[in-house]
Amino acid sequence: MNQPKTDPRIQRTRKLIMDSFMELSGKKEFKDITITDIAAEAMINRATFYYHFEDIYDLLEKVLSEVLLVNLDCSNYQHKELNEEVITSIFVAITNFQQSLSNRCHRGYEDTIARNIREQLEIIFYKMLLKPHPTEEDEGLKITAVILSWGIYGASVEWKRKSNEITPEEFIQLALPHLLPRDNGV
Amino acid sequence: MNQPKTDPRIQRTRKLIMDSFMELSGKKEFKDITITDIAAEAMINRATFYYHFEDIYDLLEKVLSEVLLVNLDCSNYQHKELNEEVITSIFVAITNFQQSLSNRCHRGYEDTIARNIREQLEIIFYKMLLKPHPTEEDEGLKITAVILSWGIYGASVEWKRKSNEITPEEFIQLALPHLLPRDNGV
DNA sequence: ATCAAGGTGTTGCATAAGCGACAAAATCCA
DNA sequence: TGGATTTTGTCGCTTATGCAACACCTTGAT
Repeated sequence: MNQPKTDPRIQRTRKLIMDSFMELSGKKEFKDITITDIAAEAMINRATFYYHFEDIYDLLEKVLSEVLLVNLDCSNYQHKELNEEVITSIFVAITNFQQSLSNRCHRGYEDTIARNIREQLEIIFYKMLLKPHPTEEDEGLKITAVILSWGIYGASVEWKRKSNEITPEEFIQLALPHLLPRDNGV
Repeated sequence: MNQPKTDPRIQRTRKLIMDSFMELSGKKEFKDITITDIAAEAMINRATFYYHFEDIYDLLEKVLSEVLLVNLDCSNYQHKELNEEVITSIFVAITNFQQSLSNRCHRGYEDTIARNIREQLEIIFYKMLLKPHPTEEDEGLKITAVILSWGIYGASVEWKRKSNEITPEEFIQLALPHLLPRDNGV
């Protein structure tokens, strides 16, 4: 219910760091962004960065997951289980996300982003697969999440090449009947 | 030369507070702006406000002087003494300042702003009058500063009524020959 | 008149943020 | 290759900020 209320200074500083990172991402490639840069842009001390993040990859991961989660509009998947409607909305979210990011970022960045998006998808799918099976810690569910995450992410890459011919919704729904042939029950 | 380098947290927080105040000024009248409002908007604790400012009038004063100083482009008056060119640039600066502020602020605000602008002008004029007379703490110079500040401020009020007929530069320069009839020396 | 609600300043204590310094690693460049 | 420069993590100590609580004051409704 009420988690212990994170200190407002923490919220503010984390936001400053994340915003600065996204701002810098528009000017430099990822490999050229240093923690010193970020601290200067965010007007915080470099040591403070390490108070909030392990390193720059940790920051990247958290920025991606946070922005992605916002795009996914939590209510859509937190309360439901995995079905056609949810997959469609997730697919639309990540294609939107990638497009908004590719406007904002330089080249050399995409691979890192791609890996992180897929990892986030894997986490999300696993949680949703777990919904109807709350008790069992099935290895099979983990593997399924891996496959789905790779599959959906790959689909988004493929869709980009045809983005002027077809909408994300149409695109993913061409495949859904083949992916989820069974009833929505178990 | 190098003053003791104010803590970056102080700079950041003061900026947050001042920006929030200007932001709120665009939405509410001055009398309706509370310190609680400002703290919320600035995402700082209310107690922190009192760490930086006496009260809301202290804040107003410092916002005005700071913005006004920026408009005056310090180099213009810090190194020179009072002459026609300087008075003209000051006059232009405060008319610009007032116009940009009247766009931003609601009614009921102007009197407070006016009083503060005049007080700032008085300080500035006194400093400049002191330049050629660095030693003497003349009461006469203080009174002169009072008169000039009221005069220049009143001129800016008067100019507003004719702002579509004449530029600030032209307006003030109509009066300058009568104000400063003597040579620019003592 | 009375009460409730909200804003104001202030305080003591807990904690995040700044600073300087440091060694280690990475990067640059001659 | 080597040496210089920059970046990275990390550390103790200081300082600014958050928080809860308080008394006091205004405002407005009953």
